[in-house]
Amino acid sequence: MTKFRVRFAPSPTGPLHIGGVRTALYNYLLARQQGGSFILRIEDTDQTRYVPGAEAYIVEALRWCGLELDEGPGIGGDYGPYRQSERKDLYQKYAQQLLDQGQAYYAFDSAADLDRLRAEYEARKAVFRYDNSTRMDLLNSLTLPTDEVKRRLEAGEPYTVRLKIPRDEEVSIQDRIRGTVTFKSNELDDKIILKADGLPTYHLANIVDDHFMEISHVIRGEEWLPSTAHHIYLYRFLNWESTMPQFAHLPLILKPKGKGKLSKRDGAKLGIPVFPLAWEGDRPEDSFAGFREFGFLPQAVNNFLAFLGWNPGTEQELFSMDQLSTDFSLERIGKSGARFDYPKARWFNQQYLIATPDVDLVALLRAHDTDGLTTDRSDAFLAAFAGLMKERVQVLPEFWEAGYYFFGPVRDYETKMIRKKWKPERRAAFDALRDRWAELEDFTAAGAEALVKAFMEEQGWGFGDVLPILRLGLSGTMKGPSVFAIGALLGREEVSQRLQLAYDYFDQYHREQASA
RNA sequence: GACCCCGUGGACGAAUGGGAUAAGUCACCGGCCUUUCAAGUCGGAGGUUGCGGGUUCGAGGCCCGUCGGGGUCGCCA
Repeated sequence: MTKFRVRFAPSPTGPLHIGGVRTALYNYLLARQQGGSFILRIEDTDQTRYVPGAEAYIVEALRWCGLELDEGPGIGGDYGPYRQSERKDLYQKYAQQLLDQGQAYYAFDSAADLDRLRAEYEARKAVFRYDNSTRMDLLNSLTLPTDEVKRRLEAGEPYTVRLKIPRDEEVSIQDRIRGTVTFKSNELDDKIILKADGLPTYHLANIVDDHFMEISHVIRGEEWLPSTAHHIYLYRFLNWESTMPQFAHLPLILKPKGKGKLSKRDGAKLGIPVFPLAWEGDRPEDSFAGFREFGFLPQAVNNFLAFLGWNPGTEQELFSMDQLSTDFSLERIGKSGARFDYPKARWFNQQYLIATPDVDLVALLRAHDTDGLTTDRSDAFLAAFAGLMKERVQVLPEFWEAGYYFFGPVRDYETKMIRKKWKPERRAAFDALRDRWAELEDFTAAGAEALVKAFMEEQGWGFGDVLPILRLGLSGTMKGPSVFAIGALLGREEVSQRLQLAYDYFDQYHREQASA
């Protein structure tokens, strides 16, 4: 049995789209499950679209997601080099073999010639295709006399090499997700396999690399399904068909709302992340925040992504990477497009925040602290804060939005609650309670609770008379953790000062209301 | 336009070689808990499986047609 080897083969043309991350994840999961290898191969054969920094971004994104590579650029392995730009000679050799075998031919048509043809066809509402029905009318080694071809080649005229697709055949792809998919060869165009710059196109490079890297399974996006027929021909002509990898074409990820596949524009438009990490483009509109910056945990992103096109067939939804790698299977990947459901992603993240120990949340909080709130706070304080707030937020930045009052004064009070609950004649009693709380020997949540209960009993008041006042006084809002816990974390001095300030404000507010 | 893929409640999706009242999750609504909010828990509303034929004792799973969505048709991947 051949070893299970899969590759993730992105093109370094910009930040990795979240769909690419999912493809990488699926490859990684299967590699781990099968005890195989997960390989990164950089497909940088298009020099015009090369973006500096993109490769580093890809590596960093995979690292953040915890998708550990077994082989790749900068990592090594026995099948390198892992950048296609460093394998140029290999491709030329096999293009030449196909030429020699008569299964490929030289084409001298310029890009401008072809553009013109396409425009002409389009004007007639037709689509031009360089294929077995048109190639005999074009400028190539099939139509030109042999010595003319030779002359052009020797004169160094630019040329491309095209795959000569046979006529009147049928090619079938055995797809692990879609079953048998059949194409008629007459519907296939003569794809360019070697460009005028001497570099291969995806099709050739991909087949040669997958062959020599002994890739056993090609798991990629559905957009590759139509060209897989060409790839079959390439394997066949190169006499590699018997060791050809198995194919699995993944369903696309669809927009959160409306029609079409998820695009990077959706990110900006809807204010949601569509990249794993932030990317700095040349222009502001080319720069994006990623899932990391939006405050997602990588485990949550993986779990969410795993379910975009796959499900275990059980009711379980929360999966660690270990569980995923044992339960994941090609058979359970769906065929229809998966909608990008952002609220669901947030839900996953909340589940992971709750499951993360408070002490482990501390570093994350510090990393997401853009206002310097945590600088002079101890780890213990932040851990306690995290514990109090984590089940009330879904993404990291919401810790600050919902719990800012742990780090500074209350910014505003819910006035309708003041109106409802504050009775100026009780000021003296509340002042007394404040003093007793500040002097409390057992300054804990439990201690405060005991104290307040005793106070209520003395006054003959209920919880509703006291708790809302204290809550409002300490946090300004009716939402949040237990008042006693808030007080315990804030500390004696802060509790005393805040309540003093709040009571004054409540009194003032009451007077304004009365005179208005 | 041609070819290919897909089509189950608002969203994700289970029912994986046709066989019993079409799971579950997210979102929504309500109860409980907390005299807060969330979390948790219990319950509710919401699909007859795009539509029309056909095969079958029986179809969401098969066949045909149709509509809708998507992908591809580059010297991009």
